[in-house]
Amino acid sequence: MILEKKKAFNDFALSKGLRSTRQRDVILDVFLSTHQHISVEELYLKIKSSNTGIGHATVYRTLKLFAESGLAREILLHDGQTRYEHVIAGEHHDHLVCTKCNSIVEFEDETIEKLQKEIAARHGFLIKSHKMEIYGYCAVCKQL
Amino acid sequence: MILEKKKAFNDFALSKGLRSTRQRDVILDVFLSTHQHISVEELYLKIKSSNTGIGHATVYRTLKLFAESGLAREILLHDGQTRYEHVIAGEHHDHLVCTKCNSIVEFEDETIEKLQKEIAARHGFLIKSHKMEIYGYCAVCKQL
DNA sequence: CTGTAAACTGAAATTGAATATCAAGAGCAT
DNA sequence: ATGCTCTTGATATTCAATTTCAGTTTACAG
Repeated sequence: MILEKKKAFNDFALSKGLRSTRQRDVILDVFLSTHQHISVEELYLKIKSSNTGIGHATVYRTLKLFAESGLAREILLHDGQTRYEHVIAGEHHDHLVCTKCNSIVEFEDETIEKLQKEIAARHGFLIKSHKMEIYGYCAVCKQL
Repeated sequence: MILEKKKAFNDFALSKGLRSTRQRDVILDVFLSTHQHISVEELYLKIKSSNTGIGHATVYRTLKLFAESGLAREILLHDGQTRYEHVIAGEHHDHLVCTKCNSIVEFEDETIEKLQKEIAARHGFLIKSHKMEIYGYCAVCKQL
């Protein structure tokens, strides 16, 4: 699974004439080892802590590449930090975002997906992707 | 309709102990006169062009107030500019966004709303708002 | 193996949106 | 009007993200 993703990114790199570098390997490894929704800063700190001496700009640049390659997806919350999540082929999940603690719970709902298709069909619309985010307070924060 | 919105904002202001000022009136007028998804900068320029001498900071502050009052909603696209859209009372619409011509069709679906509530309940989550965007090609563009 | 052209990196500078500061000004109750 | 508090706006500041650019590394042809 991780190997597949590495291969997928290598293929992308090849097709774009990009070169294979130590930095990209490290960043890809760290990204793949993380869980959902990591911010660039978090990833940068994770990498920094392993003393690989990779710069800020490179992390930003490389994550943009991951997004472009289809490996990752940019997500924008309302805290001014861009986050990246893993794109899992053939799977789509949506988000419950807590606006107090910024935690994110993922969910998937077949029926909603089906309704989306119906709505799109009704408008002659061809779906490429979609995004659904529910904002509010998570189970913990709503009690505070 | 516009008058109702003004009244709604005044009520909100009153309940929060906010004062009625020339600047807020102007910004509200301009905001209400715009169509969907205006960025703060665009709104600021619109206001500036009418020589009312309202500052940058005030526009930002006031739009945040509008959002807080329920009059407007913050939306984040991927261009680093925060935009605001109109919130229409008792209506929630989602978006079909055409990635070719950038047209936006709005829709509403009761069943999806209901499913969202169920999912939230299942996670002990308290919904404050939500956002759903379906990306793809509109009826016109998909034929090109 | 080289040599070389092009891509890559990273420290530092820069950009740009958004917010904070704070003195001057304005709304509002009495 | 008086006084209290909210509001404003020029400016400074913050902070994520991008650009710059000189030095480095990669890929590849010869």
